[in-house]
Amino acid sequence: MPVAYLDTLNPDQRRAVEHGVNGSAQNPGPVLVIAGAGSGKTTTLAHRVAHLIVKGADPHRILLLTFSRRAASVMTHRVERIVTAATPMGRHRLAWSGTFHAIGARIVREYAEQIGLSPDFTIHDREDACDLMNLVRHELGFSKTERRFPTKATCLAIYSRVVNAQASLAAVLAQFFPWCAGWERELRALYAGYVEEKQRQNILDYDDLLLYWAQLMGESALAADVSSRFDHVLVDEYQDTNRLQAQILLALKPDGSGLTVVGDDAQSIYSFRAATIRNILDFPSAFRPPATIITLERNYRSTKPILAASNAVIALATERFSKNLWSERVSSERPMLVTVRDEAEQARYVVERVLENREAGFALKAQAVLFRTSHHSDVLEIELSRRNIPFVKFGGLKFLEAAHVKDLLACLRWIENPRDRIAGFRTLQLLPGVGPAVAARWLDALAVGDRPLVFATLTPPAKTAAAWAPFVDLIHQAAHSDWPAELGQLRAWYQPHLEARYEDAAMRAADLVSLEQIAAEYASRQRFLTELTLDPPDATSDEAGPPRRDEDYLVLSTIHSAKGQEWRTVFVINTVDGCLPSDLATGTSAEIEEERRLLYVAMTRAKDQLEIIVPQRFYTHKQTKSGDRHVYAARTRFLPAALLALFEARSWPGASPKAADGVAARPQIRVDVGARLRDQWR
DNA sequence: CTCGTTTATCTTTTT
DNA sequence: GATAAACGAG
Repeated sequence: MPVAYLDTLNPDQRRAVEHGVNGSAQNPGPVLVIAGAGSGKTTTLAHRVAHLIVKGADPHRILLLTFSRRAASVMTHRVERIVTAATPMGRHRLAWSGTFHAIGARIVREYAEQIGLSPDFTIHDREDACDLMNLVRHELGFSKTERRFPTKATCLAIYSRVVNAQASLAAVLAQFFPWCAGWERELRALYAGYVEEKQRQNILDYDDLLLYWAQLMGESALAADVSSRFDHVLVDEYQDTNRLQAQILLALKPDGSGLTVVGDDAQSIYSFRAATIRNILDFPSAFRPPATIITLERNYRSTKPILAASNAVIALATERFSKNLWSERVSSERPMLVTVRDEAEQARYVVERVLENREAGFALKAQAVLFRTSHHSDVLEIELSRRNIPFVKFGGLKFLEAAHVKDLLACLRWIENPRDRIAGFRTLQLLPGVGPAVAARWLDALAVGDRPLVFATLTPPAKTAAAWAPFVDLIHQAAHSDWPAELGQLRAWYQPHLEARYEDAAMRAADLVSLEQIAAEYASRQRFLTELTLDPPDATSDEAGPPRRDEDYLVLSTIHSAKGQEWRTVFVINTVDGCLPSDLATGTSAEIEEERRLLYVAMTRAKDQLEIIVPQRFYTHKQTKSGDRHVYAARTRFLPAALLALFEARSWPGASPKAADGVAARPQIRVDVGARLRDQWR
């Protein structure tokens, strides 16, 4: 009996989908799918999951691990659509689909008691983890050392890498943080204190979600129990997983049966999070017999000229799985290499082109502007606002990082988990007249006694008196209120404090209203806090507010956040040395290679039009309005002269026309723009 | 001890 | 140019 949904696939995709599933017999060995950019990776994975279900697999016994929450929901919906079309009778909702971290949170909570955790633990995001690290750093006296001790953020970064890469502290220091190598002993003490403190406070950080899961899988009885719940385990974006994640995966399916991993080594861009392409390279040989490898090379997304340029960029990489994408999408349009005078011209150029495209019938949503770091779009954002062009920005500052949102969430977390000292510390200091010292004293008292009883014994300072009673009422009531009514009470209580603390209280209050709307979608406070920490909403509403779903808007995104997406037209801005590669990432050749892959990822997002923009000069900030201090930038080193034939050169008014071919027109010097931009503050 | 002011520091990417 | 440590007034 022919199965119609398989007919839409090409032969390679079909092999990947049908691997190990013949008739109703399902005992597939491990399979690695190397899926090039635009090769229908999502389609293939979704079809494989759907095919398994259609052929009798239980959707509650399938584990689908994705890189982001968004990818998980896209995948879930597609699987459902395919299955429903094929077998209209039943509903086939995937029960276990999400990121490693989200699934980890679920499993660890479920098995909490067996591994000595209380199941109502709260989860710290990176900033909370930083705060706690800072606290321990102070307690151990490391904030007052003669030579300056690494900052809290550095301390956390080192810790995180040690955990995620499963490497020794010494090795991590030597390889990635050589300037901190002299502090090994102190750091070890710091981390010991940090871990102890987390446990005392019933807190898990991001890394713990993986670490505890891995530990759980290290106990054979528990591991067997967890593993037995899943017949099939599928992992997306495997090139961006780290050693700890690979360890969990192998513990779930030691013999590889039912295991599918999908990825593309050429798109590995998360090594700063300890991701290693060794995972994908070593995957086949981890099993006896080795895993089957299926490569998807046909690209459905981009036109031939765009693909030719992208392939040329990645061909210069020093090491890679060789794989050549091909496309049948003919086009006479080569990608554009546009030279503009400076960032302001770049913004004007992009706006102009975006509007031209819209006139020609491309929706704004079909176009995207991509960049290496979040602030690269600053100038463009101003120009877009000025011209009234709606846009949404992905990446960069998150909703949860805004102080007022953190205030409210800290209250909630403290109610949820009274032992969470970071949450309590922040909450108490919302009261006027309460600073770090009083807050710390009270938290010490609260740590040893029953909360309501201790509250009764506390004597607030004179300045706090007026605010005290409502606060105590709030804390007591909230614990017994229904969700999400509780958040409403909390917001009402917070309102006067918000007005006292911030000039722009009205705008911030609007954020909190939307927070409450989001909260209404969740069944409980615990679910809300967990999901929000693991999947923060993208934008703050401080610009025109997030456009409504039916509205048209231009997409601005960091290249990292653009992963897995595609647009008809893609503009890559600030494609100069110092921006891409980022001057912060030119330390080792491995870092430079990753920057090269970033450009490759950006370019391969484009379907029909690709424009690479190179501003020639960068003005330094902090000078008089008529000032003309600027530095020259060179086209990114990833587009050497030999590749220029693959592009159509263009210069926008103001750029010297000769400079269009870059190197030839200008002196052969390479300027470290980033370093200069930093120097201006010295 | 809090809270406003001054001074120093470091700027990536994200679950 | 934003933010955290350091400082100083009340």
